[in-house]
Amino acid sequence: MNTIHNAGKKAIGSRLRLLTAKVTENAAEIYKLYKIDFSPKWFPVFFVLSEEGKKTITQLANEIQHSQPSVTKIVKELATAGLVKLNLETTDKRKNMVSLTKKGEKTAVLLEDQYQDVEIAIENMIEASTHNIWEAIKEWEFLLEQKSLLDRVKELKKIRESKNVQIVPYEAKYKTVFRTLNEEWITSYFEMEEADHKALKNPKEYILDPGGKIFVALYKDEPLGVCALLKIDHSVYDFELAKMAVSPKAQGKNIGYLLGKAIVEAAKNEGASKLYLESNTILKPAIHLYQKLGFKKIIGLPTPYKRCNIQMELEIES
Amino acid sequence: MNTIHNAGKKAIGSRLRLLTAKVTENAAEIYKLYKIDFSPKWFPVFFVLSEEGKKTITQLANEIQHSQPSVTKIVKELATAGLVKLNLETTDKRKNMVSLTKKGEKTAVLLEDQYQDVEIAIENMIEASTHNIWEAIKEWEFLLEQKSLLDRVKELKKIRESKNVQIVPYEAKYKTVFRTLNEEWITSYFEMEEADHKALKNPKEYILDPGGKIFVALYKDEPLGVCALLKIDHSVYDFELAKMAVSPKAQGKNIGYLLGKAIVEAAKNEGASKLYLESNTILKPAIHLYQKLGFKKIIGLPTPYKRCNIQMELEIES
DNA sequence: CTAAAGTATATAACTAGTTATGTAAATATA
DNA sequence: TATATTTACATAACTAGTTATATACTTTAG
Repeated sequence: MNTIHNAGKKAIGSRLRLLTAKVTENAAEIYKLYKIDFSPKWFPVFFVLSEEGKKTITQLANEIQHSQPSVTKIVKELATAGLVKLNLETTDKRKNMVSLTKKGEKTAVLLEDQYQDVEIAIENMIEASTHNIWEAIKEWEFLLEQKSLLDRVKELKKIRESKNVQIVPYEAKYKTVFRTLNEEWITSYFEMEEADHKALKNPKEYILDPGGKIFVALYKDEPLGVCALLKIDHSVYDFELAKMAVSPKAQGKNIGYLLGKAIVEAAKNEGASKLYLESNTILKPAIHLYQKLGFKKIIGLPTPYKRCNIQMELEIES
Repeated sequence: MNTIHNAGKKAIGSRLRLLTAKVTENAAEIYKLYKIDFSPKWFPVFFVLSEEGKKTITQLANEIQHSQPSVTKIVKELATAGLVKLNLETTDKRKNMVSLTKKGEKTAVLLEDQYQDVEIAIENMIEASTHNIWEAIKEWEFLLEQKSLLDRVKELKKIRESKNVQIVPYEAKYKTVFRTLNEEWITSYFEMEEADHKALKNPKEYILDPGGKIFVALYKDEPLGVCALLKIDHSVYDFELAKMAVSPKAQGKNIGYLLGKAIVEAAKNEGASKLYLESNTILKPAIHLYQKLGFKKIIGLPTPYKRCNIQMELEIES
């Protein structure tokens, strides 16, 4: 019978929906009990108007956190029931100012007894429970305001998937992957340049032998990301981060960050105090990643790459 | 901005609705994040099927506490998406047996990571709060199962309204009320009889002077209910409860019960050990009230009233 | 064995919300 | 001051559920 009750907390959405439905259903009955011709869905709009006098449609929508069309509909129904009057004089003719009618105000008074009884009934239920649902709802509203459930799940996804990512040093068998992953992104945004061809065709000769490193990211044992640390001949920088490439199908798995971390660590082990890189501002996720790794923008160094329009450096703490 | 947040606990329905909407909205985004073509509303049905194999439409509806047409729709969508197969052979041709397809089972496996991340995200939120919403929801489900919110409110309404009801002894100024309230209900179900006319026209002579009592129920100072204690000449009974009448507009305010209690109390003060009454079984609320007061059905005493088809007595504890 | 009652499901119509869109009025900008 | 942009709202179309109802099949009772 109760498989769904064993579905665990991931089913909290379904559980909330069912509870909400039950409470709303009861609310409708309660209005009937008090012989007041009133629909539960009118409550938020009606309550705000009775507390605060007149309001425009949009103000009401913001206050009760419904969509504007929803409020438009509710106000229409309330007007038909004779509880509110609308189109009150405003200087701004777009606005539809709404307030309670005499009948509306009378209804508000009639509702007071009911409100009181319902309030007490709910308080009694809360008192009868060990976990306070009212406070819990308020806390969740706050927590979701701070960070959505989506963002929370995103973070956990990243952490979990990082565990499936292994950063390993370059081996000859990764030569093709190193070239194709880089070619993929370069050709989709720019054109391959002479320097690219050289380095990608002969990584050993152009990167490793001069004292550089290459790392490969394995996701569930499949090579889906690469990045190089180049030994460069420069007055300020000894090393450059370059040839970072992550397969589109592995996006969002934190692979770029893990590769970057590995490169920085390698540079540190080589005794570097600064790390240099070149990129292009249209590659927004990449720039964001570099910033996350601690790189800061610098200006005006010569570069062999046409596509480079931004240069960054990272001060390595030793 | 937040009038509605000051509306108090009576707005718990609205708050729950908003929270549910927010969570569901996030759920849809989360499925996208995991690149699984899946709608949140499919979850309960899909989950049950993946846990329990094959089920009929109705079995699914019961398990997930949706209506049967809702499940029919969801199953159709799942079938279109290729995740379930239906109309599996059963001996009973009315039944539509549903189970996951191979693709469905693969999807179930794919969903496992997501489920795990969501589960942890929610657990983290619960841990970050002082009031456990998950346990609170379960408690409310249980409490509402025990007694609906409607019933809880009903009880409180009765208690509150009892406080507005005052039971006072008969005075000459209540003569008209005593007659009209009784005439009202008698004529709407039966016909006035000779004994009625006498007692209602001359309550002093026919009821009070022989040693009886009349009580009047005032609701907010308005006389809306009456009841008489008749002194009778009988081998077993000395007193009879009679001429109980409550205005229809005062129904549900516990007035009948309060009048009855007052009459029983008066009989007790007069030293009565038993109290008698006559009624008719078509007056269901009245019979129910008498039972609530402790009266039990007895048989076969003579009566001057045609409309009497049931007789009851109450043993008064001294 | 047949008629009546009950069950399982599909379908239609409704409900309480949503997003998308068009229009008129107001405000900002060149 | 004319034009572009923004705002307020109504309306239409959609969504995820509901209740009501029709129909085919099964079970029960006579």
